[in-house]
Amino acid sequence: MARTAKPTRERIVQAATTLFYGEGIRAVSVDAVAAKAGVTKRTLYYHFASKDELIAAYLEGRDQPNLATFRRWFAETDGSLADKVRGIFTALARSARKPGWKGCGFLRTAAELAAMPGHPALRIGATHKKKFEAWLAEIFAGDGVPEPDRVARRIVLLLDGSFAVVLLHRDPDYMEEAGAAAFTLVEAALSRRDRG
Amino acid sequence: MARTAKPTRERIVQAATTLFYGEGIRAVSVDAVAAKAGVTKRTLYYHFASKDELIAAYLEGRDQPNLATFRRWFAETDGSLADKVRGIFTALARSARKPGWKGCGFLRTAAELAAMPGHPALRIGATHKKKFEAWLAEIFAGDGVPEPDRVARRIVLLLDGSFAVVLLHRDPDYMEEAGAAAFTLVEAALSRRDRG
DNA sequence: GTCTATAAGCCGATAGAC
DNA sequence: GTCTATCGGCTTATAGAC
Repeated sequence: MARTAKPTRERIVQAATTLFYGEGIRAVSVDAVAAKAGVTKRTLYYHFASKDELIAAYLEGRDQPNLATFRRWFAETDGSLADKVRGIFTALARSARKPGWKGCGFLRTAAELAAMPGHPALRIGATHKKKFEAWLAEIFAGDGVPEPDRVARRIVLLLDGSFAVVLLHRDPDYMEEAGAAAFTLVEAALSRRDRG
Repeated sequence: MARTAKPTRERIVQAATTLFYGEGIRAVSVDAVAAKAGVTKRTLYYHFASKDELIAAYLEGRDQPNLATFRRWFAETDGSLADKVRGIFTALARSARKPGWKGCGFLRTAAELAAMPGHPALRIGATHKKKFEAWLAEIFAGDGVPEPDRVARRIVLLLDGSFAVVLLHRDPDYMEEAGAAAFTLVEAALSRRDRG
């Protein structure tokens, strides 16, 4: 078993991810993370200087997997560019209907740490969202969409809006509506491209 | 002085509002609320059975004032219907540039209490947002906008999206972009009305 | 690098006096 | 209805052993 066991640090981050996302950052103690990871607090504090560093590591660990999921949802949807963008929202709505869903970890962390603007975890979250926005803008630019940055930014607003609203109402239909709005937005931009 | 002093309960809610919005719900202790209100904890627990009830009272107290602010921003903007809707976003961006701004208290509470779906404060928050959506839909219906409910819902997604995104990036320009998207959305709906 | 043990203080909530 | 005083438990973080 020890042969396949993950490094201690990784196990701690994994435990933090489950607990912080599931219960909230301030609701989860360092004790609880250490217990779930199967290590003592002394070991946890050997790998992380503070709880704040642990929070940052939690979000850092979600950066690439989350981006990969969005890219996959886009790639796996057939049809036009507008269809593929809407596909992201449809897949997100499907995931939001699953029991454990509790919104976007990056946005929820920003909400919890709103009083700590310089917190390392917030910088990681902001960078993550910027990467997503830039990825969308690149796709739009590659397809000759006019004002690709503005279109990408509007998609982001609809996406993060649906995260926030669905977390409050627990009604993923809002994501379908956001997807429909995103579809219209991309279609309109493409028709501007083709007209002139 | 005692002549003009507010009732104790009101002073407690006011202190809770300042602290919960400013620091976050879990970051603020009942002790801190009692101290800011100038009462003892025993008195606070005479008026509220638990911290959860106090959180609910905080959001309940923001319901009408917040709705009134949005209505005022809409009413005070000159121009077409689309202009007036965009005016809401412009005013929100202006408020987001002020130092104490920390996003939407309802959405931040939903993010903090995501693991407690039945919490009374979340029901109050959901009702508040539904009222705002219904208010918009009524205006659109009154102006003969086609599918007023869907248009209202898309405006809500853009508005709450801008709350979430601006809290993370601390860049109110996202609100201006959301306002521009909302403007386009309303204009397009009106042109559908006038064509057919 | 991981363990046991504990510091020093804050948490929500309550008891009893008046 | 408001006060003083305090409960038992939980908080982040650290000390010293190996």
